Amino acid sequence: MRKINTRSFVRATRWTPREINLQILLNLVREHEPISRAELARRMKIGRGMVTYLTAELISQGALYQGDTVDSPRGRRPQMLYVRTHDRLVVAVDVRFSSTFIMLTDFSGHAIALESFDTIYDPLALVAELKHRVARLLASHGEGRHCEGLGLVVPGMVDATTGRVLNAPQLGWRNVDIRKPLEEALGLAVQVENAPIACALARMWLGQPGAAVPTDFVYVTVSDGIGSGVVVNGQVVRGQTNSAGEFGHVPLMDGGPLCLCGGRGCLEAFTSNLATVSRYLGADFSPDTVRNLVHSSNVTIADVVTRALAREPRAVAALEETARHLGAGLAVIIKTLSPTQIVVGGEITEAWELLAPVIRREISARALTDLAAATPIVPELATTYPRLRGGTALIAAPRFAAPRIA
Amino acid sequence: MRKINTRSFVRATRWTPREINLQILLNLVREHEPISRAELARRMKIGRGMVTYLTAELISQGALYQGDTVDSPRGRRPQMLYVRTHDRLVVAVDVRFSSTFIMLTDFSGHAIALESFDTIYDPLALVAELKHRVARLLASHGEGRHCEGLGLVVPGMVDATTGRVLNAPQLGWRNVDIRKPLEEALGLAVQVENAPIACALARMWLGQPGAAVPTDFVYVTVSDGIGSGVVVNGQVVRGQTNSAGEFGHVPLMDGGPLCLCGGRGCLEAFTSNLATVSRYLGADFSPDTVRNLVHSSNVTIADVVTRALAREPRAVAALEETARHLGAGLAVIIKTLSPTQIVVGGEITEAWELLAPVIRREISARALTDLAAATPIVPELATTYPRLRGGTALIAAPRFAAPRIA
DNA sequence: TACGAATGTTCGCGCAAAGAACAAACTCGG
DNA sequence: CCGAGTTTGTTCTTTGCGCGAACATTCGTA
Repeated sequence: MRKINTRSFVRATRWTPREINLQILLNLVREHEPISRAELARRMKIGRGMVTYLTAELISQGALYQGDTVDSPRGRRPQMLYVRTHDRLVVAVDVRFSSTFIMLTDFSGHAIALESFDTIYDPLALVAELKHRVARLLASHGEGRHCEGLGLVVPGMVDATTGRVLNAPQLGWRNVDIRKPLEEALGLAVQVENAPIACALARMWLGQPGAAVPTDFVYVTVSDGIGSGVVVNGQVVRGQTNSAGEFGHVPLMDGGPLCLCGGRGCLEAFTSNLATVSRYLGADFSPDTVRNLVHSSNVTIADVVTRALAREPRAVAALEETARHLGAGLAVIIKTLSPTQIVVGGEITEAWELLAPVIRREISARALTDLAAATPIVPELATTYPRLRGGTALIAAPRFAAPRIA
Repeated sequence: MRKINTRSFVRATRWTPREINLQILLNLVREHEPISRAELARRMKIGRGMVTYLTAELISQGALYQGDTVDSPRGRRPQMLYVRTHDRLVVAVDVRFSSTFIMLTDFSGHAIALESFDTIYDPLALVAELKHRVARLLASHGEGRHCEGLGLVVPGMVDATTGRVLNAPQLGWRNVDIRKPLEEALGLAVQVENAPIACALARMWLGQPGAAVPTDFVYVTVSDGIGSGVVVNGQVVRGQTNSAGEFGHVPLMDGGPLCLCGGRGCLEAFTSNLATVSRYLGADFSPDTVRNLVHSSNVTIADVVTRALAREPRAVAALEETARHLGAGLAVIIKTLSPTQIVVGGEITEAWELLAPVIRREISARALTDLAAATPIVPELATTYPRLRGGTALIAAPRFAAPRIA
C-alpha cells in the first residue's frame, strides 16, 4: 500500500500499459532465459499474439535477441529469446583510497578487462586519466560493441540524482560534481554511487539467474569504515540527506573508544579494519594515533587475516573480537529492519570460517525471536569485485527497473 | 528505481491507465478540495474532457460528490468536487491492556461517537462484545450511513496480510486469528494492525489537508514498551517477520538494566513508562520487581507527568532522564534511516516542553551532520487519539492508495 | 500422407486516451 | 440590454493498444 505523492506523480497515458508489460516481459526473459514466446504468454497470462508484438518491440530496441529454435517433444519448435548482454558494454570504476580500478564488463557483469592505477585525488585530473584509459580499453577490448555507460563507485556519500559526491573523506572530496565533467569528457552516460549501495544494487540486479533475489536486505561493508546499503521493498533507502544506513556509528556502549565521528563506542571503532589491525598490534583504538601506528607497523588487514587463517593466536583473537562486535552491530540491523538476509563484504570475509560462528553466537544471544536469530548472514568475498559489479549495476539496472507510475 | 518481482507481479491491462488516473485524481481532490474539474485538468495535464469522464466514474462509485458552483472572477463558474467522507463510516477499535476503546468516525477520521470497556482477553468473547457494541453504535449514531469497515489496533506484532495477531504479550495473545471471526460476526471488512504502525498510517493518510505529508518518517510510541512504525518511500516497513522497527530493544550501553526481552541496556529499559515511573519512585529498573512496585505504589505515568509540569523536582528529574535516553535512541533512528521527521507519541508527550530541549541536545551531540541534527522531532498528544485515528486509516487508506502495478 | 499438437503471426473488435469542437455560464464594456 | 471575451464543462472523433479468435507454420506420429 503506497501513498501517491500529489506533488510529484506520473500520470498514466495510453502507452503506460505497454511500457509496464514490456518491462515485465524483459525481466521474465532475464530470469528465465532461454525462454519461448509461448512460455512467456503463459507466465504473463496474455495471448501469444501480444507477446509477439511486445518482443518485436524489445528486439528492435536491442534489448532482446532471438536465438535458435529448440527441440520440443511435439508441435512446432519454439524460438528462444535472450537478453542482449554480450555486445553491450559497461565501464565500471571503483575509486578507492590507494588505487582506482577500471573494469570493462558486458551488460550482465561479466568481466572483459581489468586495470588499475594509483588514485588521483584531483577530480579533473582523474577525469582526464579516466578518459584516456576508457578510450584505450574500448579500443583494445571493445571490438566495436556499444558502450552503454560508466558506473563510478565512490567511498562516500553521494546524491544519486545529481551525481554529486557530497562527502568522501578518504578522497578529500566535498561537494564535487564528478558526473558532468566525466559525461562531457567521455560522451557516455555516467552514474555515481556510494560503494555499499552500489554493492547492494549489484546483489539485487546482477545476482545469479534463478537464485531467489532478495528485495529486503542489507549490505554491510567492513573496510576502513563500516558502510551499508539498505534495500526495502526492492528500493534503496537513502533517507532525507543521503545519509541513511550509517550503522557504523550506532553506539554499542556508552564510553568505549573514541570514533572518527567524534562519538564513543561506535560499531566502527570496534570493527573497522583499522580497529582490527590496531587490536592485533595490541594498541587501543584512538583515531589520532592509530593511523600512524598502523601505517608505520606496515601490517595490513590482509596480513592479519592471513595469519589468523594460519591460526596465529593473536590474529585469531583480534578477528574474533571484531566478529563479536560485528555480531552486536548486525543484531541492531536485524532488530530495526528485520531483513531477509545481511550480506557482509570486506577483506575480513576471507576469514569467514573464523568469524561466522562468533557472529552467529552474538546474534542469537541478542535476537528477539528465533526467526530473527536465524537471519542468514552471507559473506561476499572481495575476489568477486563486488564494487565493480556495483558499477555495472548502476548502468544496467535502470534498463530493467519498473517504470515509475503514479 | 524498483526491481520487478517476477514471481509476483501485476501485469498492466487495458484498464490500468484508467485505474491509475482515477486514483491520482481522487488523491488530488483529497488534498485540494474543493477543486474544480478545470483545475484538476491543469494539475494532471490532461484535457477537461478526460476529467469529466473520470470524475463521472468516481461520483458513480460514491468516492466523490459534486458541491455547489462557486464564484469566479470571470467566465463560467466552476463546480466544486469533494471527497465523500461524511456519510461513510468506519469503526476504529483500540485494544489496550486495561481498556478497549471503540470510536465511530467518518471517512476522514472525524469522531462521531466514542465508548470504552474493560478489555476482554478471550478473543471470541471480545468479538461477541464488539459485535454487540458496534451494532448499537451504528444504530444510535449511524443514521443509515454505510459503514465501510472496522480497523482493529493491537499492542503487538501482526501479520497484516492475514490479520493474524502473532504476539501481543499485553493481551496474552499468540497466533490469534481475530480478523476472520470479527468479519463473520459483524459482516464488515476488518483490518488488524500493530499500534505504532497504525499511528504512522494515520499520520500519513489522515494528516491535515494542505500540510506537507511525509513519506519517510518514523512514529515512535512510548508507553509500557517502545514501539515504532517505519515508513520509507511512502510504504510501511514490515521486514521479514513483521518485526521491523524494534528500536525499543536497541542497546544503548553494555550492561545496564535488564530488559523484559532478556537483553541489557535496551532503550526500552530506560524510557518505557514503567522505567520512568520506577525511576520517579527511586527504584532501579528490573522487570521482576518493577511491575509490582509500580502497581502497589499506585503512581501512574500520568501522575509523574502532572507533577513534573507542576515542577516537582523528582518528577522533572525522572522525565529528563527519560528524555536523555530517548534522545540517544532517536539518534540511532536518525543515523540508520535518516527520516524527514520523527513523531513521538505516548503519555509523556504531555510534558513535551520539558522533554524537547533535552532530546534535542542529546540528538545534536550524537548526529553526524548538522542536517541530521536538525531532524524535526514532533510530539503527538494522546488527546488526539492517535491509535483510533490509526484504526480509521486502516480502512480508509486502501481506497486512496496507489494501485499495485508491475 | 493425414492428423494432432504446439508455436508463432495476423486480423478485427472494443475500449480508453487525446484533443478538437461545442455548449454553457459568467463578466464587462459600450 | 446586448455582444465580445473568458472560463468551465460536455460531446464527439480520432487513434492506438489490449485482447481474443482465426490462421499459418512446423514438428511428431499413426
